[in-house]
Amino acid sequence: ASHQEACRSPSAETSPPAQTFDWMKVKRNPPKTGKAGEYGYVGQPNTVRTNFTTKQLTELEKEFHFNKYLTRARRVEIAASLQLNETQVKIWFQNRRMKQKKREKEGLLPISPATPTG
Amino acid sequence: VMILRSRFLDARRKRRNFSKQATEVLNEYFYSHLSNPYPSEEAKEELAKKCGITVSQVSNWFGNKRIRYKKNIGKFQEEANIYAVKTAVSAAQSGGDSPNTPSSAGT
DNA sequence: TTCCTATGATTGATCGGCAG
DNA sequence: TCTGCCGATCAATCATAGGA
Repeated sequence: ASHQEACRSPSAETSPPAQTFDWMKVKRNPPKTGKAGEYGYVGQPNTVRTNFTTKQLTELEKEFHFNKYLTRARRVEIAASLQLNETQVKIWFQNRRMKQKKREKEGLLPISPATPTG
Repeated sequence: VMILRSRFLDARRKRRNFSKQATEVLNEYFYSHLSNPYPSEEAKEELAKKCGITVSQVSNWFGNKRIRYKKNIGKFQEEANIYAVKTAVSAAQSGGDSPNTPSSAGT
């Protein structure tokens, strides 16, 4: 504990940092990935992001290759099949599409792996 | 099998730190826009070119920087002061470009 | 080599805006 | 009004790089 950084800067005008702007206060609401439904809704959802299993990811990717967009019906099937919420499946496809887009965009340039010492 | 961390061997397994100069450029932008360190797509492209990295890498850098900065502001005070002085000197000498005007970057 | 911190990349999920 | 998608971002974590 304790992290009181003393403001050892006598010159007030030359110390712009240390300020707290709005973006520093931004707080995301905790994921509502609660697996409610089992045998009773648990008021405390997983405050942590779900760790998809290899099996789930494999199935999702397989489906993704089949079609980038899911219909409501298909979504329900997959969710049930993989034991995920419809929202999770929906979001996964959402992110997958964005990922695909990004990869294609970058794939156009022969980018170097890195730039050692400039 | 227990910890399937393998994750199909992601790209992150092989990573190189950015050059000292690239980090310098990124930090200069970050601290000179500390009130709103969210470069526009255009600004990202420019930074990417200057740093010799991709736009995605620029985005990653800012994403990581923002999160890590706000999670421990104290740890970055020294760094913040260093760059604050830099921009201050730069502004004093040039007196032209204002380091605090990310807006109006549109076409 | 080992331990610890710094840092780039990945990704499930959230936020705001737009369209149907 | 409500739902899905996009684009950007958050936040936690992974795996490596670098230093003592």
